[in-house]
Amino acid sequence: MNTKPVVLLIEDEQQIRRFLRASLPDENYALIEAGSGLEALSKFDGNEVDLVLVDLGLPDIDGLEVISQLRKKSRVPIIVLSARGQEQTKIEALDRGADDYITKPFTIGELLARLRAALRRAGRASEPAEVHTFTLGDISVDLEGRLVRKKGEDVHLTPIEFGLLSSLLKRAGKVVTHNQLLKEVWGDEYMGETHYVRVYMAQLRAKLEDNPARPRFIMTEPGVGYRLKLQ
Amino acid sequence: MNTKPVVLLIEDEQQIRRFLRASLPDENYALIEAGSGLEALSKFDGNEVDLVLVDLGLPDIDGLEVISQLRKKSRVPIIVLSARGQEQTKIEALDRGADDYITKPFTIGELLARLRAALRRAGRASEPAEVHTFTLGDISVDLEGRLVRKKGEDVHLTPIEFGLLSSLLKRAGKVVTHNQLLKEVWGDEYMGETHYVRVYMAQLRAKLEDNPARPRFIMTEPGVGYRLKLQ
DNA sequence: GGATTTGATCAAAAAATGATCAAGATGACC
DNA sequence: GGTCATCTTGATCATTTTTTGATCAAATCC
Repeated sequence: MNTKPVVLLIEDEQQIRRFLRASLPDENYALIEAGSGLEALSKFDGNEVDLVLVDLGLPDIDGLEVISQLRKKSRVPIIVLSARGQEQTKIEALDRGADDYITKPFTIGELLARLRAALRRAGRASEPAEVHTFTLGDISVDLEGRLVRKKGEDVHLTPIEFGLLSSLLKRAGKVVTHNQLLKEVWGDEYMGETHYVRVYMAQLRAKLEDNPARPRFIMTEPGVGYRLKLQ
Repeated sequence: MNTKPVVLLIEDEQQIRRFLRASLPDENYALIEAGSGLEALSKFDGNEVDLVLVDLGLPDIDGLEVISQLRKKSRVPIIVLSARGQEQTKIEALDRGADDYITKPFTIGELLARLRAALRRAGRASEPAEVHTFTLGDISVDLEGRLVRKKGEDVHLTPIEFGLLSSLLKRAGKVVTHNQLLKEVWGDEYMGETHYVRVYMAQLRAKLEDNPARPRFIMTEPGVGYRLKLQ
């Protein structure tokens, strides 16, 4: 990516294609265009694409399906172009692995900001993480060594329990939704199985909290997910 | 926009045109006039317009239609000039993407305040990429982490309360109609259930305002909706 | 100025979501 | 093939959130 970043645009509306064709090259991006999902998948394979821009309303296969297909083979940043009011589809796109979305109509400035942010994230993502140990009150967690202690004593966690704890830790302080947890710990195909998360959160609390019924660390956000509270 | 902001006025009443022609240039705005909707659309394409002022009662195509057409290609700030009693039309204009409205007759001071507010919002909106945190007086909101604090203390919001707050926040400073809120937070099929919005705005105010009876942030726009006031 | 609409607030009822327990299923390992 | 820890699943009860209706206040309309 020393040269211009290559953007694959998947869009059937001519108006938007003309708009980007006119503006992106000036901003130092190379543009590849695809008018349909199938064309996009084949062009993706044939080029070194750095970022994908995909419209959700495509003629042949669904834009959502394109995202799923791309995610099967690549971690390329994907930004969704959505029309106003497509809230549900937009969320589904993010669940399938899109990185960001932008609502039409948009200005070139906005788009450029998103492109920069996504490329920056992608660049960073390849670097190894730095911090491996965390402390929460009397609990300490070593992510790399998979070691958890409470009041100095080793606590044994099962793989799923440990997975949940690390997902929460990686976003400590922020809410992590049920589906994010399911995706990261169980895999994409488990999304919707909220009950699993509950059962294991109860187990985690039983092992880590002094009083599981009044948790100090693992907080539930009803209707949304869980949050690891920083003390 | 380093030079004067360019305002496109779409208005058939000579009186108002004369009034603005006389006052806006003194206030450091450049004025382009259009007497009909079609004329406006063509002048918009031919100029670098920074803001649109549109009257709803036009001779040829409807002012509402002009708004829809403009929104298809641009996010330029649009302020509606509405006559007293055109409540329904005014709301429809906001639903179609207008940013604000001002009721005739108005003073030049009122109009200038709206112009400044709209242009300020537009300037901010161009780089919303990774701004997930906002500050309103002693309240801070992290949209990504779903974290709300007031005077440093965590405030717990339910999913609907949080949804309402983010809808307001995303359009901070501009009116959001009841139906826009219902659509975004509850879904299309809830449009018309204004009572829901009221109940939850009361709850939000109870949680966020020092004195819910005299709100500083969550302002009511009677007959229209709500507006998050920037301090 | 009285009637009607619109908005705020409260609280009860209904619905959705979450916690917990425990029985069975699974699968790795000896 | 049996044992063990772990995971899946179902049932039940608790909690939180949402919906709904009632009531009062304020603004707006004849």
